[in-house]
Amino acid sequence: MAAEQPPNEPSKGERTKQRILDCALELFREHGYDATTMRMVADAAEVSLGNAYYYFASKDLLLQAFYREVHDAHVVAATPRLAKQRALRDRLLAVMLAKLDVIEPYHQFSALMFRTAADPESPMNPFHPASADIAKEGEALFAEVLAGSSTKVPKDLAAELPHLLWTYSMGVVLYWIHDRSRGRSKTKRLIERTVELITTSIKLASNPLLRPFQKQVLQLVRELRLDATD
Amino acid sequence: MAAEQPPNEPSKGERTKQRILDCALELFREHGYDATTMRMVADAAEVSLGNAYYYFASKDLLLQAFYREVHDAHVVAATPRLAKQRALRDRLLAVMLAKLDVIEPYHQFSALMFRTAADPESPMNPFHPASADIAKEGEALFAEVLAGSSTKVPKDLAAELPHLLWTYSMGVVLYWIHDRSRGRSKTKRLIERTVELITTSIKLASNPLLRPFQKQVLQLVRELRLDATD
DNA sequence: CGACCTTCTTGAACACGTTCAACTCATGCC
DNA sequence: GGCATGAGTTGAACGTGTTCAAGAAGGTCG
Repeated sequence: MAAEQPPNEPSKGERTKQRILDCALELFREHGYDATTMRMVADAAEVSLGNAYYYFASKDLLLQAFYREVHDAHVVAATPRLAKQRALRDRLLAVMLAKLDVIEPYHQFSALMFRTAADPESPMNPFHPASADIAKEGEALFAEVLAGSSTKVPKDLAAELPHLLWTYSMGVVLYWIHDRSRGRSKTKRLIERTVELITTSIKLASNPLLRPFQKQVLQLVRELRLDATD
Repeated sequence: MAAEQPPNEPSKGERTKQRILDCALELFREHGYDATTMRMVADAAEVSLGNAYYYFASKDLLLQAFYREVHDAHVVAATPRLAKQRALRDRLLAVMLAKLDVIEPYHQFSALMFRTAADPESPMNPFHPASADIAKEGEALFAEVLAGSSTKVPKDLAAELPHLLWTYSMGVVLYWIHDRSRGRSKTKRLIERTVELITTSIKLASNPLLRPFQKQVLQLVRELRLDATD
């Protein structure tokens, strides 16, 4: 038997890691985060407890992998919907509702996931360096929302908007976590109203009369922005 | 010896409970929440581990007790400052800056406290029934801010404002948790600017021309409000 | 006094996340 | 083949939050 592998065939270690991750995500979906123990994950993946820790140094890191899966699914769900819309309002709405659809199956368990997100020291915190790449990709999605839209946006505002919109989406998720209404109708309404508000504000920002005011607000936004640089 | 006690003298059990709480809060301040173990608390209070759990069914409940202590300290700090101000803007600013002062010593460790706050199932979540009374008292403080102010506020808006302002203060705390700037200057600036914005908006709300718009916004706020009733 | 109940207290035990020294196994080199 | 290296794997062990059956302490009634 040739033990040789084509270079893009996953190695044994990579396959084990993927197996552990797949089992973990399924258990998370089924039982929630807290109720899923590392021993259950290890058993399901047919590896020892220590081996699970060889690939994922903590339970949190399994969560972070889930975070990425959700983001990727969001991009997949949003892309075809974006293709159908040109108006900024419709594009933003499409992306936000796509997010809602993607995360809905995880509502019960995402709560536990985002719990850690409020801790600045936790790698799960979206402002933490460990999540920086997912955050960057999140902003990129909103940059795409802007780029493909027919609405003209002043340059200085356009520079801040992806980050602002991404932060806004985090806020919506925070609301969604606490939303117990049927069909998550409250979050849907929140999105509809705030998208309207945001696009109206952006349009107003192009008004020359409001330019000085807009510059002032933008300056404040830049100053208050929290990231690695403080 | 008369074993009789004056009716308002704390019983033995109450004294033990208080001792456990005091030791816990000191250890929290000194080492942070996660680094403080229930065994350390029990040792410091000179009780057994099981006994600590007899009085506080979970570590979270010790945190909740801390939550209350912070709130009480906030009221104490805010009251004299409120007495000096009549303008709504100044009163709101005073209360928010008082909050900032009160929580500053716990910045390192409050993060861990508020981490749980994002979990809807946790009693630490400010929207959870278990924290309902502290939340109510928080709203009461902002009601006091309004009541003592010289600014006239339309009745329907006044009914919602305490809750809105309390929610706003929660948001500020969330920002503060992540604020690593020296002297927490960014949060201070955030407060100054947003207080200005809020009071301006409230004043605008009295303008008859904006009444229909304000009614609409208020209706939305009422609908989107998340609490026990959903 | 003795029986009884409530309040209080204990320490062992459990399951958890996490660590680690030791082991197996595949691979490459001589 | 022999052997060295490093990736992959193991299970015991640690400290944690939490539970619980059992008992001690203290008061009350007959």
